[in-house]
Amino acid sequence: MKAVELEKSYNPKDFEDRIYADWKEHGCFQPDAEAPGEPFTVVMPPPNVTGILHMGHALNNQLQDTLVRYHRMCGRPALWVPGTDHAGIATQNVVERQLAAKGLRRQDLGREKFVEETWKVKERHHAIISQQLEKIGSSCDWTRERFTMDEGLSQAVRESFVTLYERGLVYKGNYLVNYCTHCGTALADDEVEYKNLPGKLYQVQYPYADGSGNITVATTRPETMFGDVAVAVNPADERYAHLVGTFVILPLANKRIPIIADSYVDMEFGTGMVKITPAHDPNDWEIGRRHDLEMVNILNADGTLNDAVPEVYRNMDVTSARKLVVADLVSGGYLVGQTDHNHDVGHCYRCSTVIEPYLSEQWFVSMKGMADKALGAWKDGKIVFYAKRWENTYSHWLENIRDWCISRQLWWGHRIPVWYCQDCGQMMVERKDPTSCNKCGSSTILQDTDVLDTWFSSWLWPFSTLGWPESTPDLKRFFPTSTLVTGYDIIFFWVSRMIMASLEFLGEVPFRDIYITGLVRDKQGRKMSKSLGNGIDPLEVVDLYGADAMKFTLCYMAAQGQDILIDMESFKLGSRFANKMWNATRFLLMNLEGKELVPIVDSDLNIMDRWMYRQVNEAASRVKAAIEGYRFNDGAQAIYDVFWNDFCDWYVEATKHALATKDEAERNRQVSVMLDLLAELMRLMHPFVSFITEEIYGKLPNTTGRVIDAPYPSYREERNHDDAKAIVDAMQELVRGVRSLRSELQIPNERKLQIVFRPDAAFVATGFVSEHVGLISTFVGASQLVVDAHAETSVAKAIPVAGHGFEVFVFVRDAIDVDSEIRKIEIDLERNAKSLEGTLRKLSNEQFMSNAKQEAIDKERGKQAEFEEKLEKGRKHLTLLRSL
RNA sequence: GGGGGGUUAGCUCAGUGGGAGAGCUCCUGCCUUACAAGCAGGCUGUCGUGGGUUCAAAUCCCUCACCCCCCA
Repeated sequence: MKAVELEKSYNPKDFEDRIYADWKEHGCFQPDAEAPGEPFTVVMPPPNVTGILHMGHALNNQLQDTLVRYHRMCGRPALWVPGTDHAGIATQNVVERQLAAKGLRRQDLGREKFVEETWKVKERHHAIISQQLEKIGSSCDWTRERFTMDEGLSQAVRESFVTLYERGLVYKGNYLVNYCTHCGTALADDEVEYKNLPGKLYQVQYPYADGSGNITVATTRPETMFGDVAVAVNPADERYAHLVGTFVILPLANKRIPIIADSYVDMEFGTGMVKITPAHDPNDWEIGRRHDLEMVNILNADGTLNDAVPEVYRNMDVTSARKLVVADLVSGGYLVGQTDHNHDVGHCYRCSTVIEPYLSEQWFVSMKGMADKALGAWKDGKIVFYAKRWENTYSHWLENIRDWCISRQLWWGHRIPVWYCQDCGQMMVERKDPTSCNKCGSSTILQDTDVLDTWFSSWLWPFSTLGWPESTPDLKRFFPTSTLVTGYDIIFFWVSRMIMASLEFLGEVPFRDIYITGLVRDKQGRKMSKSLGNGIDPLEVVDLYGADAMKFTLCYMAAQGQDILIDMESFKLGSRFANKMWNATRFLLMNLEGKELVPIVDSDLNIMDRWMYRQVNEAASRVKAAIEGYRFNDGAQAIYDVFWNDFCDWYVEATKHALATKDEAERNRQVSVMLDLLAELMRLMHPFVSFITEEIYGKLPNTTGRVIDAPYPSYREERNHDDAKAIVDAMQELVRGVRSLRSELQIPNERKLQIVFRPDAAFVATGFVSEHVGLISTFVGASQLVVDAHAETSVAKAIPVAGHGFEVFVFVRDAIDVDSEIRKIEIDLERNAKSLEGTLRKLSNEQFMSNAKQEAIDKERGKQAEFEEKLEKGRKHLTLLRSL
């Protein structure tokens, strides 16, 4: 063979893009649907098409990538469906901002033109997000990519809406909803974020209608008083019982409203009297319904006050109106007090504008029945959350479900498939656009102007992306999907609803395993956000360290159920690891010159080979357990350990020695084994560090094809060479003992040591050490290594090192301070004596002996022998040193 | 008000019943030609507090403290 020259330093930019393009071009991400075996399917949580990939996406997609690559290599047809959603509000906001820069409003363009414009923006942004996913190495099947507003998915949305309507689960009604005046649309309950903010509690006097005095009500929102239709007291409140049924006058508006009794009122809060504004407060709305009160809406859709308020306040926004109302109440003598008061204020989750409860005609989905089924599926064990505790979040939300407001007053999205006849008023809910009224035949029909909530299309994602409502081959083959990987912030929005939709429309759960990722935070534990400027751009990480560095680091840090705290520096971990892989490979490949690849014969393997195979074997079983149990950090740790600590630190070092042999056949054998191990390690590590493993795999002379579709290493009983492990463990203890002594005594590496090694009769590695004197000498830096079971070494010249089953004598008399050596041994003796004492205490404890597992007892006995041996050797060495 | 999570080495975090771990940092010595993005060796812990269960607790149960999140 020829030596293969690798670049001197690891530079991921040299190959990452090239490799991704190669995978994509050769269809490596496309599953063979015809292949046997249970498919492994993942649908990517669709990022907002106008969004930018952030660290959370990078984490989420990396974990999916690890899963998919692992299962693909295990031989299952693995499908990962990518895609984006149209993000109704967010995208519309983006386009409106662009228009605003030109001094335009969307109304200036008109609906059709505006939507056209939005599609253009979508196309531009879409390229960005796909490119980012490619940069981080996501092995998703781009040929199956979907968008929530493409034709097929729009059909799915239409089908689901009409079906639910037919089942009586979609209805229209005039209700109090959460309304964002900035976005100009209604929102669902869970799209409102509550923030506790400082405010004022105003005490306002309302005069009795008969002029006999005043009552005092407390309110945080005085400007809504124009919508007041009553004042309520608790029926049990004796202070006010006599007032129920009388009337007061609304100041500034000069309107007569009744005093009513309702048990909702908290007698302890404020004065125990509450103004009732049914059209602007959810609790008041309930009271209004109970008492059949009028609903007075005082707002326009843009958040300004409407004609229901006195003229001076009209067209003012809420904040200005509040100021003026307070001023007017003061000057009118109605305001008798104001105190600081913190309260929870709802904000729009998209734009942070204060939410107004707003009475309007909207479409809703009736949720109770679907929620019960979704709860049932969980109780029956058909879905499992990782980590388990998220099941509480899931069940709690479903148990307290409220109907879902799905209409949005936007232009960008799926238009509600409902038409109204302008002549007879007939309402039609249709799968296909009608051209005339199905009742009176009039062709003057108008479609509902609202669009549907984006989540109303996302909740179909696991099956709409596979072709539903058509019964496509993909749907039959790949649904239900295997695993969903997502963040806990959308368990309500998305996860629960997908389960409900799937049960409703297909009668089965959309996925069995739900892995909830942690949130990516900065080192101070703060959420990464644009406003804090503490975010880390995944592309910047890729640029600085390479995609593999990011991929590995994220896996390494992804402990189940834990948030991830990182900064830019964190990615050095992965970067160093990738660099280590690169350089180890570089070394091995530069040694190929003049060697031949020969078949590997198991019986020819030496102890180090057998040990290394065993370690890789063990790692394979660790990784399997880790990935299948969604413990990504364990998997990353396993490959890190085996590659760095075993392969590089010991096996490759031993190989250096082995390759120096003059025996050509042995050299060829050694190189072949080494390459075999390296190739297997690349396969093992591929799901965590995909690019570099592919690059290296392609350069190995003993491999064909790509690592991405190579078989994944699995645990093999016949490679469980525990005998080799015992020997190498013992050898390592011996080597570490000498190295430690050298280091403590500050003996420079150049100075080669004279060493006598004295094994006990039962020492497991005696043969190995005897046969590999050269190798061990290299490990410890010895000029002479004598193995002598009966050595009577004069310590006048040597320092003894005690190990488990052996002693080593290092001839460095001149380099030591006898007193300090004595002290060290004394400290050691003390520690061992203490350990022995603890062990003996256990072994002499009857209850321990009768209750403990046999395993635990055996272990204690082993410890006893070990401590006694060390004590004995230590004492002997102490005596020798003291005799000097 | 309800629920969940966290508290382990200087930092970030693994570890769920039997001798306290990793990465980074720090200290010491090394450019031993694959890698100084490295090698070798080392220091560091009342496993938040107080109790309980157990032969045995970082691990299970309870109390308290502090921090974080979700829901109402």
